[in-house]
Amino acid sequence: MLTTADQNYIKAIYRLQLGNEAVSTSALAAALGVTPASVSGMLRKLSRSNVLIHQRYKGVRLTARGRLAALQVIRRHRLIELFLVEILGLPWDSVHKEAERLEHVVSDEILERMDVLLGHPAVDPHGAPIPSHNGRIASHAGVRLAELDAGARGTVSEVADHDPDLLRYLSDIRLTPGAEVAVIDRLPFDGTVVITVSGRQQHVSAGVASAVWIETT
Amino acid sequence: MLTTADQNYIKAIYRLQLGNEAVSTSALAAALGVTPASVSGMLRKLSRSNVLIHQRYKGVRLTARGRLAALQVIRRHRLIELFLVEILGLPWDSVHKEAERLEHVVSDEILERMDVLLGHPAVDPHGAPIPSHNGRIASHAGVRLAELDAGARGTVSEVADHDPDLLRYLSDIRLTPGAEVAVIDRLPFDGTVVITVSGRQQHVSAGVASAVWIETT
DNA sequence: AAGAAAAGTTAGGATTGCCTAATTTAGATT
DNA sequence: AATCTAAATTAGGCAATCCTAACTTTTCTT
Repeated sequence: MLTTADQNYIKAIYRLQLGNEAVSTSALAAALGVTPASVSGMLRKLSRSNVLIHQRYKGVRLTARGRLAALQVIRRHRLIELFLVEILGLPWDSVHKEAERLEHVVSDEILERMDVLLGHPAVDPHGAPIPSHNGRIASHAGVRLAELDAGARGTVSEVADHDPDLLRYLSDIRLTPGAEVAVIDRLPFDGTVVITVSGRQQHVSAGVASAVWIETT
Repeated sequence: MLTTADQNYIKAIYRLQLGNEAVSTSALAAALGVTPASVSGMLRKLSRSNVLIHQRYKGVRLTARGRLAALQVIRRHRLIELFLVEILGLPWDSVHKEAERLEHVVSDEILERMDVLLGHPAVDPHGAPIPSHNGRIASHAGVRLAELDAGARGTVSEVADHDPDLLRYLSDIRLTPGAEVAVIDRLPFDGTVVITVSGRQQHVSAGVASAVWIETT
């Protein structure tokens, strides 16, 4: 069985691996908040359970089994987040941290009930797609707001979920999944994007704009 | 902070201590499914955090702090059980085990939402009282069905929660919290109790009858 | 291509919570 | 009071997961 630590390593590798390049020890260490030495040790252990392949000094890659395990943890995480927002009414900026703990402890039976109660939802509160039971996941077709030029318009499809302050700010300015956005201008020197969202004009810093994905229309 | 193991030890001591006598190392070991040697070690550690007082060779007692901690864990456990039954629709015989894991991981915020959503309930699905936030708990006035004589009548107030098979059986025969029961007879040789519950006459073994508490009317 | 810098690994330790085996203490028996 | 037994404790280990410090390999610079 995979421990909580195992699941967190696999999930982090999955996220860093998008595109199938090998993930470096230091990138993984940074993502998990541990030292590279700890990562080296865990990778040796995890490669024994066939969820990943580690080539010394060359990085890690998940196996098919590891990828499935990662997607199952992500499914749990996202269903739990949505459940906490929709059923328990928790604020969307706090559910990421909660789900981070619960995802390792909720049984399949509970997860299944949540899925049914929520009507087999496709996305979590931040717009991220929820993988299916067997590891299928919709590839989202969005572009970062930071990369759009003046004149572009579209719908917010997803926002970065980790930073509560950022999420509260995004709610404040109505820049949440589903919102219609039009790009008025992009300031060349610092990347600030000027947009219209729900009838109001806003200036959005480059940092914020790169945490918001838009599906252009 | 108290770890999961800490919480389980404190909860077990609380349960074994009802009446305030000291709890023996071996009783605790049996309740927790570990060896007495492990208990000795943990007690030394726990006494350092002022939740209990351990007198070597004489047993343990919770301090006021320990008692509060125990009641808070029990509150979590029972609220979670009820939530799983009422909101997620899990069968009442499976929620004990689930709550046993979740009680250590659910945040105070989530617990508070569950409490509100359930309307500040007084008892869990097995009829056990839910302690308040600050450790107050209703003392239940029930008597074991096994101790009642012919002619007694009353309402099921609580049933033992740990054995799923027993719980399924109790549902089958409608002997669940709230049910009206009349004792027809008690067989002297093996303690079998003959009762009427929801219009039907049933024979209930002594073992089962001592897992059911009745509030006589 | 040599040497320096960066990245990665190994070695050795700490902590938590469990185990078995050996020893000590408390309490009962004679 | 001496002895026996049952209960409890200590000693010494193990597995997981983290750490720091030392060492090795790779990569970059010149």
